[in-house]
Amino acid sequence: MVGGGGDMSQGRDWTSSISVGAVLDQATRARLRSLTHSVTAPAGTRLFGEGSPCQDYLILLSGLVRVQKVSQNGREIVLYRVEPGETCVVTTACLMSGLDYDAEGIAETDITAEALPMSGFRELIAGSAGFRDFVFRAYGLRISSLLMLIEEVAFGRIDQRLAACLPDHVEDGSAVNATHQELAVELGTAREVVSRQLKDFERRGWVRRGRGQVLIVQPEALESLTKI
Amino acid sequence: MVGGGGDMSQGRDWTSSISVGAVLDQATRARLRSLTHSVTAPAGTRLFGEGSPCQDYLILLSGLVRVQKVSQNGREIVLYRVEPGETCVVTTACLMSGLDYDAEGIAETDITAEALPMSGFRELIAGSAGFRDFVFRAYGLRISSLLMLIEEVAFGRIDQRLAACLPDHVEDGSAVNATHQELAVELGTAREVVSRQLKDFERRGWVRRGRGQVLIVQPEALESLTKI
DNA sequence: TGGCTTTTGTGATCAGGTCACCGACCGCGG
DNA sequence: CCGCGGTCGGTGACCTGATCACAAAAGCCA
Repeated sequence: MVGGGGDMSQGRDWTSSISVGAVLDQATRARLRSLTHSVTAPAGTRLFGEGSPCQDYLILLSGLVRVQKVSQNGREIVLYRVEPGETCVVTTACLMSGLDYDAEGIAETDITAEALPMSGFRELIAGSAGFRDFVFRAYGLRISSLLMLIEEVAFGRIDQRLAACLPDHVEDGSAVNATHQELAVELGTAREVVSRQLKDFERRGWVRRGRGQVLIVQPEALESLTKI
Repeated sequence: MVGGGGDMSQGRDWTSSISVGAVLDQATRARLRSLTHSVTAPAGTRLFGEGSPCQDYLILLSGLVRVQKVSQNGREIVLYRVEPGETCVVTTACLMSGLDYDAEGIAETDITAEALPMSGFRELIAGSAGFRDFVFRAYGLRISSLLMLIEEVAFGRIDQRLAACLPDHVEDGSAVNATHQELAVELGTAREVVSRQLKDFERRGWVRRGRGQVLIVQPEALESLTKI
């Protein structure tokens, strides 16, 4: 990866590498760069959560952030993931509404991000139509994904949800490197349920199981299960 | 399906009656009035849903709108309600994200609202800090409520959820005028489940049941159930 | 190798959702 | 007043999924 153009005094121009930059004019991009400061964190870092709200509007440049909720009785569910070019809508939403909902955000990989303080956020929203579009589009996408999650949790079958989830976590070719517990958190269910479903999948020849790993043998079988 | 009338040269100033007006200066309020047109609909009207998306930013002035999702297998769940002074965030979110998620919106009472076309919405967002605050606050509150719904559906016990739901639907003193089916939709569960839970509540002396009605006898018992 | 932790397996039991069907209640026309 | 059709609620049987308790494997490291 080679950075190009822009403000070289601060390293490469990050606004050129992600979607928010594409919709902004040069002046706004420069202003955005001057208002933000870069943030990095190693994999595993807990970025926010449990009464330590994030005070900035974060734009993720590289890496992956998992946002999840832990219930009183210890069960967990992944709410969504933030990918490069995206923002963590929920934290800013909570900031702006006054309520604070404590989900926790965890860096799944090493990450780099740009942090835009609330004051700068307000300035750009006021001054740039492109930035407004970016922000509203982000809100819209996130709300859509949360609604789909509600539908899945309320009405979905666990075997179909697991079958749909596995291909999303393939790492090289056909291997899913995750423990049953981690897959359970992904779906908001219990570890035993995942173990039993996977055993059933193996019995049907759809997957093979190893410690901390699931090999997908018949991806088309998993896919067809989700279409019943 | 929906009646409405154009300019607001006569009638009282609706922007003075709800929270959005309170944060806007006089010029913006005037502009808002000139950009919107009023809309009315009788109770029971299906305002949007199933591939008939609402194209405007709707601000509800009076009445109550229920937004719900119907699953393939016929079960339903109430996502949220829009109260006077609020807006239906989801429809606009979907408009702006390009995705369309078909929830349906139903007027639970006769309603009056003001419809602001997308072009006017963009103009006000660009020009008014107060309007921006109103919009972002609305987003934030709705996202918070959706997150809480996810948590409830994923981890909540049905008896606790029903006990918490009943007091929210009291009409005069202690009567909840709703069928078991309606209560089931409220929680995203099945009618039989509600029937059995209510029977159990009655056995404990917490409620009495009648056709299409539940009388709350010991509200404090219901409330304490939610705190276990 | 032996102990330790982490991961997975499994039976028992409970909560909740699905299905089938029936009976009670309501409004309404005769 | 009766009967009739439609809505609403009750209930047993059965299935899925969650919880609990505990055991067996698999890796880790001294």
